[in-house]
Amino acid sequence: MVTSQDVARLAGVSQATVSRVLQGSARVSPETRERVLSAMKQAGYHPNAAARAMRTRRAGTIGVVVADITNPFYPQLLEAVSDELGRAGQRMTLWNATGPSEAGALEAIREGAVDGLLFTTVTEMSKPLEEALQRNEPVVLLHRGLDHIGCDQVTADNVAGGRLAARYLVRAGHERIGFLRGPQSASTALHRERGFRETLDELGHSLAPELVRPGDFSHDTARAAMRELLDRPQPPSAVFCANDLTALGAVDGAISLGVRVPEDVWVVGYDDIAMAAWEAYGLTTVRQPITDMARMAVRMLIERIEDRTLPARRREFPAELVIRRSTAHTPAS
Amino acid sequence: MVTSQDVARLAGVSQATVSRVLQGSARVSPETRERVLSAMKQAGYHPNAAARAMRTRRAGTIGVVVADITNPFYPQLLEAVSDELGRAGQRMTLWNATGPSEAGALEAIREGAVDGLLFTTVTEMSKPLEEALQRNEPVVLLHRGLDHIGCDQVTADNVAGGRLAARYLVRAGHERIGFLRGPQSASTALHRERGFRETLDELGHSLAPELVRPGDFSHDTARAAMRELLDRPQPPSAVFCANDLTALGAVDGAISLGVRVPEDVWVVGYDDIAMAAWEAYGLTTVRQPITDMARMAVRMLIERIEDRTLPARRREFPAELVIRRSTAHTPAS
DNA sequence: CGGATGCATGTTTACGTATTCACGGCGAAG
DNA sequence: CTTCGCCGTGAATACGTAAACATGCATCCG
Repeated sequence: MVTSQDVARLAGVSQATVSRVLQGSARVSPETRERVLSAMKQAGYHPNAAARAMRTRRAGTIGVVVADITNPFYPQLLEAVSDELGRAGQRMTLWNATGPSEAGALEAIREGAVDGLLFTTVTEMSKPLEEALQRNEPVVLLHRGLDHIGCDQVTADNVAGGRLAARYLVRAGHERIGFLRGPQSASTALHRERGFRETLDELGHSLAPELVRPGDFSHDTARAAMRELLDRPQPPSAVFCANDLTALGAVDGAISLGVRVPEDVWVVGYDDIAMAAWEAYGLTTVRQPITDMARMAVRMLIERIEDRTLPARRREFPAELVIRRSTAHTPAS
Repeated sequence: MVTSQDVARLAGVSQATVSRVLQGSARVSPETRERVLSAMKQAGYHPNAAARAMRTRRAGTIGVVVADITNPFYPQLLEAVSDELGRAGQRMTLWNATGPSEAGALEAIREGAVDGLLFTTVTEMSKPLEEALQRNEPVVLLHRGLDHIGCDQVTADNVAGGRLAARYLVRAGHERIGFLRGPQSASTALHRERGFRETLDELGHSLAPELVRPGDFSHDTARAAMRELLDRPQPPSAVFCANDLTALGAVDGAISLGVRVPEDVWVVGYDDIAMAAWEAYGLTTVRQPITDMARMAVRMLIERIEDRTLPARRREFPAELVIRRSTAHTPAS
């Protein structure tokens, strides 16, 4: 391994001078700087990350936790996060946490392997997370949030999104409205459901319990649930789904029974992932500005890493209804 | 920060003994070990990753490079990679490299920020990659490979997969066969095309140049290309696509023109991503064992990190045709 | 003309861990 | 009873970098 010491010898200067050149800032004469730079190139020098991390107490890496990377929502989020981190010169360590195993990520921040953490899928307030916040570790919650907690959070207005969906379906004249829920541990699922239910209530079209099915944000569960709903003597004429993956599963469930979307049943999703726009689904959905949210979260995290004394901030992004073929403005049955 | 020194003081032993307990192996009396362990717990000690990395010359992290994380193929790959790395107690740093920007990853391995690299999307032999191999850095190529290069590689038999598709379409009686290509820099695209062409030639059904369209493994490009093909006076009766994402785009292109799949045109993809099995597409495709390949690649990489003198190994996994609705056995037009 | 100021650079140290070397005590073997 | 060896532990060191502190030389001002 080539060290700054080697470079120093080669350039005929001290190791400190090499370090100064590396940092760019310190005052080094132009000639010396040039000599050091060419020595670095000649020797094929690359600063050792571990030594630098030990000295600066910065890993140059931030950790990101997602719940299920095969849910297309997360790759879209990750792409934006990755871009923004790249721009900031930070590396990204990823955890694909099945269940509450954020433990690995929280361990990593304690060890100093990452400088901060971006949680996209917090559910409940776990003990390790609580401890991390008490120690004032840099943590930002993205997408899903937690109430009653002093922690940076970037979310979308999921209650408003649920309201949009409800108002849209009621105004279109639907009487029998179904709902495929998300996991009750996810704030997104809860808020969307709350907004949806509240608005239905306000408009006098409360959800019939038998048209509500539990779910876990997975395609397969949603598909099965949709088939159950459609198999009922009085199936719903429209179904709102807690996220797009659920909606895609619902559409597939309908197709599997020969039920047509939107002619026989409308389907509305949530998130507006790329696939929602694809012809095979043409999914009406509530969009949240994934990319903007991701960027904001990364910036907040980096700010917090640099200054841990900042007060906890919350940013909420607006939701927007995107109408497509799955609720084409043909008369609903 | 709590250091091993602090723990040592608390337990009334030397720092060396704490380190010995940490390593588990060294000889420490049971009583001392117990005392140290409880001191660690009491003090809330977590070993510092940077110091450990500096001392052991191991980061405990491996790097993974993908080309486009929003292509659903890669999340599936990443899920398996992540699981296997978790099992090995390694963290995963991810690069979503647009274009040939594997540079960041190769820089990271030089700096010692990662112990090894898993490339899922090499294209050509870049200068930095060549240098890394010359320095004998632990690198494994997964999914895409490179010929004439002494480097661990885990691929599927893409030539055989292309053959499977060709034989299947010809036997089904198709005369006008189209092909949506992948980027010519990807070995997977080249090999699939080679197998496909060779077998068509052997069976006397060579590809008509006007039914071949370039592509880049993206949905949008494929959709546009499919629309071009279908707009021709003599459209193809079947189209083979260089990967599943391309095939989904092709199906959507067909739908957008009111062309039915499979009644009017058959579509065959490659990879067998999860979405291929969803009802809206029901895509016939050539499966490669993504999960097995990912596991194998991770194991190979870890072995190589532990012993850089191993000879370069290549593993090739078989391909398998999966028939679904997009080529239902109804007479093709 | 002398002391002070500032700049470029060298010397030294600290970061936290793993490991080598050193040491004391105790048991076994002669 | 002596000696040798082993076992448990402590002391010391090295890993590579960044930065605080030190030094020497030139310049400037009184």
